[in-house]
Amino acid sequence: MSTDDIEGSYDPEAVESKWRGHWVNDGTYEYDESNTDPNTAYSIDTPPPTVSGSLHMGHLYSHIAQDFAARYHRMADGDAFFPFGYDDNGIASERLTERELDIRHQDYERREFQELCREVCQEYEASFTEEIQELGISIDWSNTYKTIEPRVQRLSQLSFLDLYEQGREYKQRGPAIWCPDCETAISQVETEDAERDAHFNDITFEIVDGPRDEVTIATTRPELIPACVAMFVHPDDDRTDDLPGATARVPLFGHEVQILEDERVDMEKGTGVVMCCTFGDQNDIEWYQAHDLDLRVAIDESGTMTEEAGDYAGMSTHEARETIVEDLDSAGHLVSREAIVHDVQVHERCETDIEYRVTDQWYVEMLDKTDEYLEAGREMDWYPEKMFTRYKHWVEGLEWDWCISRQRDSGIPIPVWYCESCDETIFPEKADLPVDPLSDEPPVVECPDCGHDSFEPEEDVFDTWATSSLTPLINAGWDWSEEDGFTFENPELYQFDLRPQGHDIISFWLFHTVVKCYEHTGEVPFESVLINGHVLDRDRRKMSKSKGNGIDPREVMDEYPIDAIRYWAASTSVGEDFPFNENSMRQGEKLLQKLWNASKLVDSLADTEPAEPDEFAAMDEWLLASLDDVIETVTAYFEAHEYAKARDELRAFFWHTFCDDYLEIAKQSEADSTPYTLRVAHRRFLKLFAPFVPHVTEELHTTLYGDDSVHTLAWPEPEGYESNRAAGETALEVISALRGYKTDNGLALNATLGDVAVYGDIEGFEDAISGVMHVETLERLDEAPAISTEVAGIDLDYSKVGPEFGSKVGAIDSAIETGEYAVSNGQLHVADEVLDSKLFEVEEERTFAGEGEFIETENAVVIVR
RNA sequence: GGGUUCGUGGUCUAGUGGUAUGACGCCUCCCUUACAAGGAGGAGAUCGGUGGUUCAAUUCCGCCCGGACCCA
Repeated sequence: MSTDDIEGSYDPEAVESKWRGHWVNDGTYEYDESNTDPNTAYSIDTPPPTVSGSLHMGHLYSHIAQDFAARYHRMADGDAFFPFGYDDNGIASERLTERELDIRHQDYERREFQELCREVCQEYEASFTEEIQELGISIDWSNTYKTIEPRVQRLSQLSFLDLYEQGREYKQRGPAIWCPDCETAISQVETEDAERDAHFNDITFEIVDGPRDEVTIATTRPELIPACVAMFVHPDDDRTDDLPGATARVPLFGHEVQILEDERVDMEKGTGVVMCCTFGDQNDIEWYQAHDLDLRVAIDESGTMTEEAGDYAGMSTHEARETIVEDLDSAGHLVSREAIVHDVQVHERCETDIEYRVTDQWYVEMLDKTDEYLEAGREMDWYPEKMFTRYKHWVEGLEWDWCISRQRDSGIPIPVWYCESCDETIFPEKADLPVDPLSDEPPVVECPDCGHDSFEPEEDVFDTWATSSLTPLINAGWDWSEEDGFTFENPELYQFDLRPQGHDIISFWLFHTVVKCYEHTGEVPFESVLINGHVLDRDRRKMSKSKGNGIDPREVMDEYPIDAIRYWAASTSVGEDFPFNENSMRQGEKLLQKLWNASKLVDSLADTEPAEPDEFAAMDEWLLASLDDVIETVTAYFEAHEYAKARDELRAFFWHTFCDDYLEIAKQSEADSTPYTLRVAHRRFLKLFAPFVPHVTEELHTTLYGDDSVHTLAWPEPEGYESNRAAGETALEVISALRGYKTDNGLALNATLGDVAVYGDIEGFEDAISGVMHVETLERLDEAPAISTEVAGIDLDYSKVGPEFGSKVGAIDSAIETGEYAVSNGQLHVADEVLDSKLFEVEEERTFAGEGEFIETENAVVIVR
């Protein structure tokens, strides 16, 4: 056992950089793979960060929050499984690669581009890893994965086959949301709103053989006119009741379209006549399906006008929009043009306006089982509980099945081939996974359906979420074999005890994970969900690139000790957004110094391993008993993920009770039990603080108490110390009163007081009081000292008076206010009412006529002579 | 536009049907041999606004204002 001294002041930079390396190299946080007991293995399914850039404040905060849970449970439960992954197979990392290398994926062969993605991601992953390690996150670095690695590819493809075999997947040709820049289908959750400058164009269509010569429509997207396949009016609209059945001619393009009725037309807006194009918006899709309309595709996969657009073919949608408007104007079809600002749907990764295209895509069926998925969500414990509402609303509002195919390069291949003759879908053998249909041969030489012998490989890859929704299966080692079917390598981990998740992505990441794992295992993957809020800027504003109010974690990490940043990260109540707050970090910094200095004092006052005394001095036992209470409270807070409360409770007791009160007493104590108490309390404090400030506690613990990491020791439990707590509290009140006396009288706190008398229950604590306050003689009074008391006021117990006297309380109050009351025989006579003694307390003002200064505390009277 | 949620001293925050917690900052005093990045005191809040329920509302309900998130 080491008994090195600690000296000087705390140097966080040196200590933190020392330990961050140690923990990684020594495998301090490695999960014990031989563990098979789910009760002693706290398992956390960490959502792998998307590799799309550098560490931001959200990463910093959410990882620290997870780490509080991991560190506490590692100590309390015995072991923690705390893995780490990188989500690097999706559009986000492809866009990162394009941005970083200033290239376009279209210009490369698929394999070539994939290589570039791997290289770029690797650099980002390396620096990300370093920063996460720098934050002291207690990840098991021997348990890491990338969502693009072969093992995960196999697992994703297994998941695909399993869901297909269960009848939960289908391929369908239909309108899908499309990003013309990324040139892929995307799912609804990948879109967001963005403001755009645009124009409302009022355009006239000629009526062929109809009740009038022309009709006018308003559109923001004139480039879709070549894709117009019908026009609609509302059946209840008097302005347009002559139009249904008529035929209109599309200006510039000349093709004729029917005018139809549909209740989805908004009568409130515009002219009451709208055009339906394939496709301008979701309404167009519904009309296309409901009225069995033609398909006219005027925009291709890259956002370029097609042959359907005639003279405008080859133009971008933007060019076509301007040119068509000019031509409509010269042809006399443009009635008016008004500039507006409106919201459009864009792809969240590249902010490109989305289109709708009819394509073949793979879907996971979900709409038929929303009730079950809602129930699955209900089975998890939500921290905070209210966040379940978000999940609920999302599930209840689902409108689309989940499109999981993407027309991209760098994802995991969808493992199917199609018969060139009959289009039969050919699946690989599970044992052969992972496969890449583009380079691997199908498992059959001829089509089982038609006997044809050539096959077309599927070129599409999976949506990122199709893989990142499998992290519990990745972490627990899910796999398939001929003999055993689907199994887990570490079944004790599943269900996972905890899933941390940001509140903004409950609806897709968490939801998709629950759905997938539930379908594969029949079990909800998580016992509890910990939702973290967002880090806001100093003024409680959301950080955003456009506002330029982002905070660079690098700068914060360079300026403050990591432990101080972690202290700040513990300021939030679970699920709430919270602001970046440097005050809180400074407070954290002070706590580190305080821990260091207090440890220095403890070390100088006590041997490292003092013998347990037979008898305790009252104050020593009181301290340990109070610490028992604090342990109980703090543990409950940790269990409930109430980190701010745990931190504040612990800090207040350590700082004020232990340092300000107890240590001062201990300095003067001659009792044998004091060194023992100091050491027991000190070791326990280090453990209790360890989840919050792991570096300083590790440094202190290893320096003073030996080589074992404090982070793998058992969490403290109450030892059951007995103490007259009330007497201890009263003793501290007396000490506080004497301190005040010295302050008021300009005396140094270590000045000697000659003669002090105390009336109050301080039995056993006399030595502590006279020791710390340097009192020469301390006298305990059996009776209240000679004082006169006067009634100064009445303190009503409203919780009792209210229900009993109801509306008379006002009169009672004002009578007391003006002094119109009397107390006799313990009863209060006021406003013609008589109040029983239980309903009020008499505030007394005492005067002391004797010699010396008279001080009253809540439970004692102190006289200094 | 709809839903969820938050709004407490200058700043951040706890909390509750009975008059509000702590921290930072501010003011006064003290270099007491762990710590002046410390200690002892003090000032500072009509609990976003407005109606209602109640003997009593910061707390419950309605509306409004402001922020955030989700969904249109």
